Amino acid sequence: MTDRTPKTKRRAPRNPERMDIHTVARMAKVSIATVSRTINHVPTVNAKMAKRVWEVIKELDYLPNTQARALVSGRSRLLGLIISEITNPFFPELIQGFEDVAVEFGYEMLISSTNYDPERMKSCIRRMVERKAEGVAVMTFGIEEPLLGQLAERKVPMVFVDVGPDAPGISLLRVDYHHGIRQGVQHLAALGHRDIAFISGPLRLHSAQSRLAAFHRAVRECGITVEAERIVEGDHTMEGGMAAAEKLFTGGKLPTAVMCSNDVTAIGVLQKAYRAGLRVPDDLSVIGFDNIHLTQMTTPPLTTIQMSCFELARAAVMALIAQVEGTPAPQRDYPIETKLVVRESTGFPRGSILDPRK
Amino acid sequence: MTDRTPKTKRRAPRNPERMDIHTVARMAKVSIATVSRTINHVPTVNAKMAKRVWEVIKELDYLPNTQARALVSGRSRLLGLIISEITNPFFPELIQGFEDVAVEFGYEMLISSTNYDPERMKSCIRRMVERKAEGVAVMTFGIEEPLLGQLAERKVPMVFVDVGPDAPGISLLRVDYHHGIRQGVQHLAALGHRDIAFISGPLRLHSAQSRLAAFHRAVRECGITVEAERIVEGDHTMEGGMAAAEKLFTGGKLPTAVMCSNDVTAIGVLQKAYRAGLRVPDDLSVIGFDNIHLTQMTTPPLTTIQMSCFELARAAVMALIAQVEGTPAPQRDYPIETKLVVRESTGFPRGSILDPRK
DNA sequence: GAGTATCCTGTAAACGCATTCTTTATTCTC
DNA sequence: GAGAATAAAGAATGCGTTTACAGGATACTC
Repeated sequence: MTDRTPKTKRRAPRNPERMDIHTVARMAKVSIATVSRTINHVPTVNAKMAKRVWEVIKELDYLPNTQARALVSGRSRLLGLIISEITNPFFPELIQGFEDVAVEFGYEMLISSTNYDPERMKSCIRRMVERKAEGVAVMTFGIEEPLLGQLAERKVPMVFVDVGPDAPGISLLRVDYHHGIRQGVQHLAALGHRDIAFISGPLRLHSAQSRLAAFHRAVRECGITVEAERIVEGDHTMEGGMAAAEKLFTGGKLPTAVMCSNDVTAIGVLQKAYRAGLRVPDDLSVIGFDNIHLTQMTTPPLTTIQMSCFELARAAVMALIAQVEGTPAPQRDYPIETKLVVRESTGFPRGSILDPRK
Repeated sequence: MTDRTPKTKRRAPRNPERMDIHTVARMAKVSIATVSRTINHVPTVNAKMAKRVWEVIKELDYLPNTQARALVSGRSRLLGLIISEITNPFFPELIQGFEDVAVEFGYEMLISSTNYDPERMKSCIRRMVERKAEGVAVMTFGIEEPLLGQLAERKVPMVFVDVGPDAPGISLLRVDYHHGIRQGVQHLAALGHRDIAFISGPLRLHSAQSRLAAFHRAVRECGITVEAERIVEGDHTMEGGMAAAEKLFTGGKLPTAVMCSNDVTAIGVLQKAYRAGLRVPDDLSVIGFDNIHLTQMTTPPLTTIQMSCFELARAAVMALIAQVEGTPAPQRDYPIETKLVVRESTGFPRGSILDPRK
């Protein structure tokens, strides 16, 4: 029998260069278990040892390996955020809020935009699942239920805006569109407007429908009738706002006021009005929706309906964390308020008897 | 001796519910190694087996655990992106480009904003290191060298804009500010402007200094002298633009044109001009920098100097990938071009003999 | 047909950490 | 001071992968 190396030969055991929990343990003259316990603030570790361990950690500038932690603990501390389009200024503000709150609670944010493309949506979801996001906020303002199967199957908690599947682990941010939109319509009505147009978002999006419905209800409450051709479908982009305004401006009589399903659309309307030589608000009043930061800087500054991004983001994170950690008790619905912010894009309708300039 | 359970008692071996590589292996009647090789497209695996494995993977909707992969392979496939302020519209466009290119190359994006706060910057960096980002793009347009020590120590490749430490693994995106800015100044000079103001960015940012220097050089080349009080420091925000415009508008003679260090500043100037009753471009010409999407929608649409976000993002990702994968060979510098885009915010100076309306 | 080279597949060892179980040290009780 | 109770540290295991290595088939050579 020849002298052979054993079959279960070990490889070189461990790279001594590497800085990991073993290094810390060795330098602090404790076991890795103690280091782990120290880092995780397990109370049973002796104060003196903990101090020694922390000193070594600081000296080495040691940071635990997140992946290893996640692997063993089953917790990734990652929260997904899926949005439709990052270049729409509404979303950056939302992201900012989301990141702030997530970090505040010790979570990281994994963000992905779909650009309204179902393929991209699928890829977003796959990546969320792969990275083991513990919860996902789907802030696309639309319904992509069939695509979300992977997340649902794996029982990943989710938050939606307005509507979503009725299943455990799913929360909804319920935006009270009506309150703000009614305030807007009342504001216009009080100024004397009776011919008000509405540029909706893409009607396949549920939230766009909700906003339109809120508008219809609000005008009815104010005793105003709106002709069908005064409702134009936009797509929540500036270009869409311009196209919709184009439709409104050509042919027949101009409306005296336009409400828009979001601020970006309103910016498009402002642009189109500028090009058409219409003065805002003298010839046309414009109201937006969202109250993005930019609305303070348009010409003229935009009257709009505020839906607090920060509140929305905070509610989304809180809902997810509630589902993940179980405390505070998760709720199905999280209400979000809206309210009117009056700036300078609304005024008396042209030729109004109320107009003091008349 | 009592009959005791053995000391090295095993726990319940493995949760049978879980869907992992073992499940796939079992169902495909192969070993986990074969499954792993199949997934990673190792060519030595038999075609028939591979087919069987893929079928099981599809049937189970199995996705490998990224964390485990990262742990063992040492590759996180994560690219960090640090920006200063996500609510500045320049950055979302950058992010979009970054994500697109990163995903195209099979990487994920980890994004974080500093809000110009060194504390937040520190936390950003810590998180990048913890998550083992393989490369980090620092697109804050400033220098935070001391803060980046953790990344440098761990030899994480980095990309900066304009300037950065001269070390291996560090690449620079060299923006040719001068070309675009000279075009802008020449454009103004051709229109007859001789009194041109400049609103810079915060001068602690190197890129802001570069833009200012490019402006100085350009006006000199055009034989225009610029008084010191025509140079105002802004902060790359809309509010900063307004404040700077305020300074320019009060006291003495108005400049006939203003160049801004970025578009957002220019939007603030537009706003201030609107409030001051100045018409753009009749009373004042305004030029921005960046060519963000929004500039098409301002009143009037903004003449600006384009620095392609997408190009910037692409170059950043490519630089990082080159450093990580070694191919194509990493370079120190990646040039970025700028060029003038003429819209409607520039015109003849008030009372110019060139003005045909005169 | 024995010996050898060539393929593939399977086994088992890391990866870095959390956690459970075990062991050791310490304090307390009577 | 012996024994029990308590506290705290260490050893061992597993998390889900990748991958070096071993080893069984199969094909090829002379």
